[in-house]
Amino acid sequence: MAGLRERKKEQTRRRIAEVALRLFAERGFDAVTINEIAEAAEVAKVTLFKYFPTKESLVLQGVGEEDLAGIVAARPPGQSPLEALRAHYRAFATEPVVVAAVDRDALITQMRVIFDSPALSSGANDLLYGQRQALARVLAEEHDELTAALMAAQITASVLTLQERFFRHLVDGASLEEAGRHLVEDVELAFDLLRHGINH
Amino acid sequence: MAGLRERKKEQTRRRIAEVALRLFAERGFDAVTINEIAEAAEVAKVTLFKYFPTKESLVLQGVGEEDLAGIVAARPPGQSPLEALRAHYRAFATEPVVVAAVDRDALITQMRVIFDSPALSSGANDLLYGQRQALARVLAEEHDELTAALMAAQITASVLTLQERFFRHLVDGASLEEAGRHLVEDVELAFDLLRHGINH
DNA sequence: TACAAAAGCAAACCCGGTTCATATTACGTT
DNA sequence: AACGTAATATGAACCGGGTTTGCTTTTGTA
Repeated sequence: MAGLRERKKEQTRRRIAEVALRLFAERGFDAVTINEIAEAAEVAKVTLFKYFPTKESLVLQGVGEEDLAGIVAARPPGQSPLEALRAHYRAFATEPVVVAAVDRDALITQMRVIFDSPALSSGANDLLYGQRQALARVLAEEHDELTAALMAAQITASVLTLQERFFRHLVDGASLEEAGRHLVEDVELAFDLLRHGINH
Repeated sequence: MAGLRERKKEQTRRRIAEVALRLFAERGFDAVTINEIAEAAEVAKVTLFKYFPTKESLVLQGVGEEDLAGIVAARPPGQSPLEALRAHYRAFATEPVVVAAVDRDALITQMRVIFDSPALSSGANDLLYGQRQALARVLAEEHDELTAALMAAQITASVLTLQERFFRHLVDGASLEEAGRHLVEDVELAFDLLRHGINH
């Protein structure tokens, strides 16, 4: 049951995030102060920090939450880790369910804000760091440690590159459909490169 | 000619860095305050920040200064980018000239401090970000943009993994020679993987 | 109705980093 | 050797992100 308490909390949380995103989009991440956001969202500063641990998290929440290690761990028997990941991104590219459900403008605004701020880009980068280690741990079950670490590093780096290109298309004005079509091709290229190596 | 002015500057700079590294090693990066460092190094806070732009830079200076893009751009004709980079790291691993010149204990302490602090690890990570883009730009001369970006991402991620393992060996107590021997093998494995891909 | 838990809040505080106006120091010139 | 200038050093005040503390309000429950 969704009690009044929980509804209100969710509501407050969303209000803060929306206000923050709007202000960031208007004036840039660095030029907006936490106090301004709190004031505009009509909460105390300390309350804001109870919902969002850092200024960055106001924008980065929900970004890079994919569980690469989980995808590999849950793959059907007989499928290689790389095939499992390729299948996952293929599916994501051709049928971006999650994306379509969210407000498109908000998503694009979010991407633009992230791209425009080095602090946020770097923060988004960090989020993949944990994924990489988790993925390396899963891959270490069937490879030696160094190979697993290298594979994980290459895979996460490639995924990050794909994300960046997808978002860049959006930021540069492409529609969600156009960006999705690009992504479909890009995924295949990326995984082919991972699979067959750099010298063809 | 090295005037008194320049000598004093260099001296102050080194004193600050040494004091900072010692305090960080003793009590951890986060637990040491900029004011403490300034006080212990007998300079004003504002002076410290004239030498080092951020707290992180007190430890990260000199880390990740390799110029991947430059190595590729300067390679002899007929050599592939990957071969050029492999040759560079092979040479570095078998004959760590730079490393041998520096105080070993200080280097190892530095690595330990970096590894023990998420903020510093993430900062070291960021330093490779610029390298990656520069490398992608160079590679884009002979590949399409996506391929160049993916190659650069995979290469820098692999290099970072190699660095991490090298440093981890040192931090775990291996001698410089032992760590170097490991590195020699690791370099070959890493570049073979890059060259031939993940599925053999 | 009473009450404990959850949520919110204002104010003071800590720390990294910057600004500013003032002092000190090294260097080239006469 | 004395002097003027530019580089460097400094203390103090300030800013913004984030935390701590102690208190009030709100909400679910008995």
